[in-house]
Amino acid sequence: MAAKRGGAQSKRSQRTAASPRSVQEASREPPLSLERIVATAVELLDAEGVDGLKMRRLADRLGSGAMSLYWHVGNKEEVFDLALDSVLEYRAPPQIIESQDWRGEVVHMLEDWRASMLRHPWSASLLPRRALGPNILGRLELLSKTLSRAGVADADLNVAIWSLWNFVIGATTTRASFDLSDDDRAAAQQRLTRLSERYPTIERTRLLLDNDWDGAFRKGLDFLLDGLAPR
Amino acid sequence: MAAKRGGAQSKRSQRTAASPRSVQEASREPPLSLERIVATAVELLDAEGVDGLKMRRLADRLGSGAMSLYWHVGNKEEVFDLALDSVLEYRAPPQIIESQDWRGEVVHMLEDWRASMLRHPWSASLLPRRALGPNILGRLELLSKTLSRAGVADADLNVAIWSLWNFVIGATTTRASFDLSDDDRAAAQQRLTRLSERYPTIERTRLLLDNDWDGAFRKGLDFLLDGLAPR
DNA sequence: ACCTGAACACCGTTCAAGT
DNA sequence: ACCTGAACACCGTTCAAGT
Repeated sequence: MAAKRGGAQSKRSQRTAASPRSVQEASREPPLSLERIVATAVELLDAEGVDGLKMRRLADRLGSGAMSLYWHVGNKEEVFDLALDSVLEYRAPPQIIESQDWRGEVVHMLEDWRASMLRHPWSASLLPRRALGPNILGRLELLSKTLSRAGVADADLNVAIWSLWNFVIGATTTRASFDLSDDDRAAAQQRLTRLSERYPTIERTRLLLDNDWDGAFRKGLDFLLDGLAPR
Repeated sequence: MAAKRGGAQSKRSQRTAASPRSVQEASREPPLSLERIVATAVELLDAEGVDGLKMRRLADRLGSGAMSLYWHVGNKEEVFDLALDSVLEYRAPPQIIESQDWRGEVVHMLEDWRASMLRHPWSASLLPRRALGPNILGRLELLSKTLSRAGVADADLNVAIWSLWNFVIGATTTRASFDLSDDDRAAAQQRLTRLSERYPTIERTRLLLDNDWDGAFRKGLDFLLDGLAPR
């Protein structure tokens, strides 16, 4: 807002709440760019969730006017698309590439995929409504190549890929949606025990209290891989 | 709007569809109720998608003032929660209940689950952000009971349940998000073939063109079940 | 080429009332 | 108990301009 007059601005004019960036910082922002917009959108999403991403708020963080964004970006949907894909970049560990252990590679790729999404919980809730960006396609390509090299016939490849993809997406989605606030969790827990007569089995196995998400993911993935390619 | 004056109204009063509802039609609505609100919300979601559900629009369809909804419902989020769970009701075929074929039962339950969600494509995109309603819990309970009766040890039960759940949620999410408009599909297809050098494997297996979603689901589920409980 | 404020259309929800 | 319109706060985006 103030901006405009370039000179030496004093202080306190920004103050973005949860993550304050002081005026001094804001007054000397680098110029707007798509990269900066996307990176800041990810920050904002991390901090405030899907509903927290507002164009005006994003512009604030960037130290620009709200409308400036629209020169770089078509609309808000595009910001979502770009933010989602940017979070799914895959940096393959070089040494693994030539490994013979295809199963280990696959497990590593999928655990990394899941971890990337859990680092940004909003990504799971965004995925269902978004198009495939280059990073997602890149992951699918790498997964396909690995399975193909491992000897899976082309005819079975698509089923295998989709099964693994489904598993990862489902696991991430579920994990993220169970990551409730403490209040929500307490409420849900209470409601469930209150209804334990209606759901005796899942109550007995403590399905909803089982916190070993990582272990469940790993074990389930092993089962799936056993089915896909029995060793 | 008009409403109020009670007299003897003639006929034709529903007509939901794509639809304008004329004043006359609207004037003889039954009174508001939570059931009617939820059912109409589902209709609206089916017709217009997640973004099409606006409180004012919903009220229009119900022939009531926009603010009347707030007596029955806390806020819009609650409408989403209720609509989602209402679509996931499970009517178990009674004859199957005593069957010995647990694997057949599980497959049936999961295919029904998937089918229910695909009938309302918005449900997949809503799921990640919603709490578990009674119908979802009911499905989880039934699934647990079936697997438990089939001999799966309690210690393995949670992994099995989550794996199957993940698979269904992932498959549904993916399927729904690939169900693009023709324009979108054409654009995506074009972009992919243009980039075929970067994604040779998934291009070769036609991963993104494979339209046999039902078959892939069934086969993938079989693989997963093979892994979970080898026959 | 890049950025801007004013203004518009729209939407969820509060409020003070009505019956 | 149930429903209502007016009004408010907020948000995405168009537009006509600025540099």
